[in-house]
Parts: sequence; C-alpha cells; structure tokens
Amino acid sequence: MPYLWRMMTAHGFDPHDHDHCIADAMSAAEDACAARKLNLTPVRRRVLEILLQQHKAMGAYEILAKLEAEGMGSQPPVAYRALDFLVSNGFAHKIEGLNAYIACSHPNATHAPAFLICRKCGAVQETQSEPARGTLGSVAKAAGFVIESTVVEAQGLCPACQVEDAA
Amino acid sequence: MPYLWRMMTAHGFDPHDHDHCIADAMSAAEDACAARKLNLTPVRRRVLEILLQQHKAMGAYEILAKLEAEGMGSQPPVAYRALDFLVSNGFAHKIEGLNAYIACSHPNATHAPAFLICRKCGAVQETQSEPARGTLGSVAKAAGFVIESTVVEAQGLCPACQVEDAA
DNA sequence: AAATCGAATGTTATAACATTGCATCACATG
DNA sequence: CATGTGATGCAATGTTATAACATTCGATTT
Repeated sequence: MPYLWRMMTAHGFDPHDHDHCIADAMSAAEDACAARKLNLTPVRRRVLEILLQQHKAMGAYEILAKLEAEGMGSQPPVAYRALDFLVSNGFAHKIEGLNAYIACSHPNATHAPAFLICRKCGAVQETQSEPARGTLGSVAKAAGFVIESTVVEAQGLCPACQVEDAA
Repeated sequence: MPYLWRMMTAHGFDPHDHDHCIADAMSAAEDACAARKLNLTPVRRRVLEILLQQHKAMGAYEILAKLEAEGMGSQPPVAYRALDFLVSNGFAHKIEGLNAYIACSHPNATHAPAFLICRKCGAVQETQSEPARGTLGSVAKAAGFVIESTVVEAQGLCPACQVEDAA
C-alpha cells in the first residue's frame, strides 16, 4: 500500500491517504451546501481546506495568517466569519479547551462530537458522544435541566507520543 | 424554613443557605490547605471567597475588578495566579466553554467534574463525570489513547429559565 | 546580624482570541 | 430598476491570558 499514498499524516492517530481524505471531505461539503442552499464562498471554502490539511486544531489567527498570505483578507473578522459559518453548519468544530478549530471528521452524522486531544503533538481525533445518556444525562434529568449542546473533550497522550514519552 | 436563611440564591439550581454554604467551603479549603501544606494567601483566599459568592462562572477580569476595588492588586497576573492555584489544587474549575471560573462544589471528591450551564441565567451545577467509561472511554481504549483529564460541559436551560422561556 | 533562598507579589508589556460598527458590494427577487 | 439580503472590507476595540523581569518577605543558615 505505501507508494500510492502521496502523504502520510495522522488521521485521528492512524496514517492514511490524506489527499484523498481532503478531497472527499471537500466534495461532501460541496454537496451538503448545495443540498442545503448554503453559500460556500471562496473564503469559507479555503478555510475548510486549510483546516482539513491538518488533523489538529488551528487557532483563528493561524488560519488568518494563511489567508493573508494568499491575499484573501487580513482582518480577524474574515477568519471568524468563515469559522462561524463552518461551525454553525457542522463542517468544523471549536475545541474549547484549546480555543482552536478543527474540520469535522463525521460531516454527515448528527452532531454531538467528542474529542481526544494529544497534549504533546496536538493531534485530535473526533468521535461521537451520547450527551443525553450516561451520568450527565441522568443528573440533568434529575435537575430538570434541558441539555441543548455539549462539550466533551479528553486530553491525554496519543499512542505515538506515549512511546516518545517513555524514551 | 424560610426565615433562617440569610440569602437565597441558586445552588446548582436549587435555593439554599448560601452564607452557610460559603463558610463551609472556606473552612474546608483551609483544612485542605493545612493538611496539604498549601499556602492559602490573602489573595488566593479572597478569590475563592469571591467565586463562592456566586454559583455561576466569573471571568478573570471580573474577579480582578473586585480585587482592585479592595486594593488587592490590579494587574491580570494577580488574578490568574490565584486562579491557577485554586484550579491546580481542586478548589475551583475553569469552564472552558465560557472562559470563566467557578468554585468547586465537591472539594473532597476525586476530580472529573462535569457541568450543567444555563445559557440564560448563567447558573452552573457541578457534577461528577466518569471519564474512562462510556463511549469516550471505549474509543480512547480502542485508539490506544491515554486520557489524562476531561472537559465535560452541557449547555442548556435550567428549570427556572425554561419557565421564563415559555412565557 | 549577614547571607541566602524560595515562594509569592508587583510591574510592565505583549500575545492570543474575539467582537462591534459601519460602509460597500453583489446578486436575487419583486 | 428598486429593494432587500447576505457577504465583504475595514478600522477599531474589547477580552482573555502570558511573558519577562524586578521586588518583597519570611525562613533558614552561617
């Protein structure tokens, strides 16, 4: 399998064909925007591409710097507006624990994401949480609290960084 | 029960004797610091008191403003250092979704807190999460990821605010 | 007492993250 | 063509957090 792959970076924590992964995600986003009559403008599109290029979270100003280098706008609102669009529509997520943003890995799924965040290399793996269930759901129910959204993030060490840590 | 109570504010989302609640928490913190040889200095002590006065999260600069009004220091590091101390030692928590801080409600428990946060009135109820269990734990295990800490926060409406919302 | 040490503070500046307000442009629809 | 809406451009500001360096103060040692 190796030589077919143009790049090998971490997806979640496993290697994969990342170019393909990006292309898939972009076309899925385009389809979704078409279907939902959302306007995937050049800036929004480019920000999503930028996010997809890494499986790690990026700060708004990091993204902004890339946009600026490409002549797509240099003021903070440019990045924040695009990020708002992507996050509101489920194409990206904000990692609250890092004040940073990451492309969504499960664009079709109903959204109650949870994240595994490596504190050493910054890689992030997205998974699904079950907000209403488990302890939290029970407590909420008992308290009469209505959950509208959840933030579930775990910090720790990914497999690769555990090895390095031992060394 | 009413007239014994000096103040009635929300604890979690239920009314209670808040003065007593503060006094209890402060003496528990003092005991814990004594036992663990931690230095509960005047600023640290005062910040904990300030946090305990509300069952909602406060921003660092909101706290700083109170400190300044009392002549206890006016520069950001004053507040952040005290908050770092309180958070590191389990006397307070940071609510990542709000970039704000709240006194710990379960000072003795092993710490894997979870929060119910009312988006309308800002009240916060702390509970315990079970990090290693549930979906997240399984995914982490499958991925070989070692969880060191978790952020679990639910946003929604507390009972009182649901009523107001309906109106 | 003098020297030293470490923890906590004080002080200044700046990094990093996010929003507001308003003008303008482009385009779809009536 | 008028008008409304959504997207941008632009400038300034607001908010959260830390870096870097200096000082104070009490405990301990000499």
